[in-house]
Amino acid sequence: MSRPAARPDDEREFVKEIPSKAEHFSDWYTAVVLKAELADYYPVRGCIVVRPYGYTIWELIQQGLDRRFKATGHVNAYFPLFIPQSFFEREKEHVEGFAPEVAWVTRGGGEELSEPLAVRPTSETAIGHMYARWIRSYRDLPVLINQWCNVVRWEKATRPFLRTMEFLWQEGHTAHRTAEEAEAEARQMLGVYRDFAETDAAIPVLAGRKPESEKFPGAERSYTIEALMPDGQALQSGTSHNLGQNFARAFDIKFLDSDNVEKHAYTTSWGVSWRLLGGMLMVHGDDRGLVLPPALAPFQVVVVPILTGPKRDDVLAAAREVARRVGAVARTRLDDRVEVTPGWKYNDWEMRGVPLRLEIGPRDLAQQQVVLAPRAGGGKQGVPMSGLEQSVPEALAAVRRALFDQAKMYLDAHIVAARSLAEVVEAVAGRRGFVRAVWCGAEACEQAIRRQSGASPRVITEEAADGPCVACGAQAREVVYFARAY
RNA sequence: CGGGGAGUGGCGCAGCUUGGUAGCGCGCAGCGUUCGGGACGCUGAGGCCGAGGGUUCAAGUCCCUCCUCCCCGACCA
Repeated sequence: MSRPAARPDDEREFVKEIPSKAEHFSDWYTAVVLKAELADYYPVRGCIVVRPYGYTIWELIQQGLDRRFKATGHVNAYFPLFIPQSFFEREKEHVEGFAPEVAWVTRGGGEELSEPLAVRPTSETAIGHMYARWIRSYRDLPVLINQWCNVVRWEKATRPFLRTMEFLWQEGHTAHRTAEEAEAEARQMLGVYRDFAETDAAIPVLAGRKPESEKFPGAERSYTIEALMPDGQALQSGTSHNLGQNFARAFDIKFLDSDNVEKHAYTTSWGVSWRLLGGMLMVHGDDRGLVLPPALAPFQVVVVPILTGPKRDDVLAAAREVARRVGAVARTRLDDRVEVTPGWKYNDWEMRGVPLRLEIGPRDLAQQQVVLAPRAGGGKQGVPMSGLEQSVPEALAAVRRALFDQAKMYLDAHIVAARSLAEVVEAVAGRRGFVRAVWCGAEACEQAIRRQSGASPRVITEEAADGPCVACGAQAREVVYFARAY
């Protein structure tokens, strides 16, 4: 990415406002979230207020995902925030997995409740209960429902978007006639997540199956997309679970099949939270602030008129006209404020991550051009005013491509192959990213690697395994990627 | 949850050791000059010093409790 000729004074001032991403990553993250007005703190631990600019990004994430959910046959519904304790305890692994982080309501209206209500940490149980009422026949299947909602998990350490006590997400819950259908659904949604992450968010991911120990509590198989953050840690960015018949048995989700035999349904669940937003900030941002992929940028284009000289009014009129025309092909904002200078606006919009800036001044007006300044992937260039309907979308596409390519190069460069346990330990210690290994998949081997390296197995891909297990030396069955994780 | 750090106008900080009228920079408001990478001048507004208790003639400053945030670790689909 090219940066304009910088003057030392400005650089120093800038660094004062936003810490270096490379040197103070955590501080950098917090600073950009606050300064770009994505979110703010609230006096309850672990809770954030999502401000309009941040919420608009979330809405764009919602739209991108929702469009894909609808295209794959899903519909939206809404289930309640409160879950009776008794529901919650029906699935053994589920209750054990979530017990430590569930918030309970025990009083209401001034009286002790006869049965405590869980504030949902996820809704498999509530939805399972309802599916049992709704499903009678194989003709009722599949049920393909998604809900957009909030959930609460009593986390010990929190960070804006990445781990908050209350967070927004979507959770899809489906019920199927056969195991094969459920498995296909879980895999399909993993594919949807991958497509969204890589296309709209421009984040390359490793996609695959979760090892046993990392499965969702109560799931038969869990799938995940894992992204690599600049500090070398993995971020689980979306998960999809094949729940088999576990929840159907726990909640009596049964149907009469065409052979007149009553059977338990097969269910799935899958979710993406606003954590993905946090991941996107970390992956693409730089020392100047945010860099938003065009698909998820509240403003894809900002038009900055240079209001000076005798042609001032003409420049403003031209800028308005450009903003109007570009507004037809991209989300566009005209920044015609007179109280701040153009340079201030450049820095401000760069900090907020706007992918493309158009500058129009008296010189441009004379040449019937605008200066096009992409936030990433190239330097400023003048383009003819007449062709903006083509050049702007092209420039936005180039920004997306540059962001993805840059992140992909980083990901590829930070996958270290390890052929022994010692190499796994060494690679993890270097915080270089993912450590690729082959293993036999045995629990003992996994635990050994975990203990000695401090890293967890993030994802098992479908690559063919070759050679001996890094832990025990037996014939390896799978390719697994280890990393420290968020 | 353990270790460490912090909370003082909107933001960033000083003041606390040694108690005695709350300061600086930026920002903000008005006016004027400016405007192609964070402009400048003049004038001005704005703070029960995170909360509660205690010591004292007197607390931003000393003591106790609590809350929130940050960093490292542990924990965590």
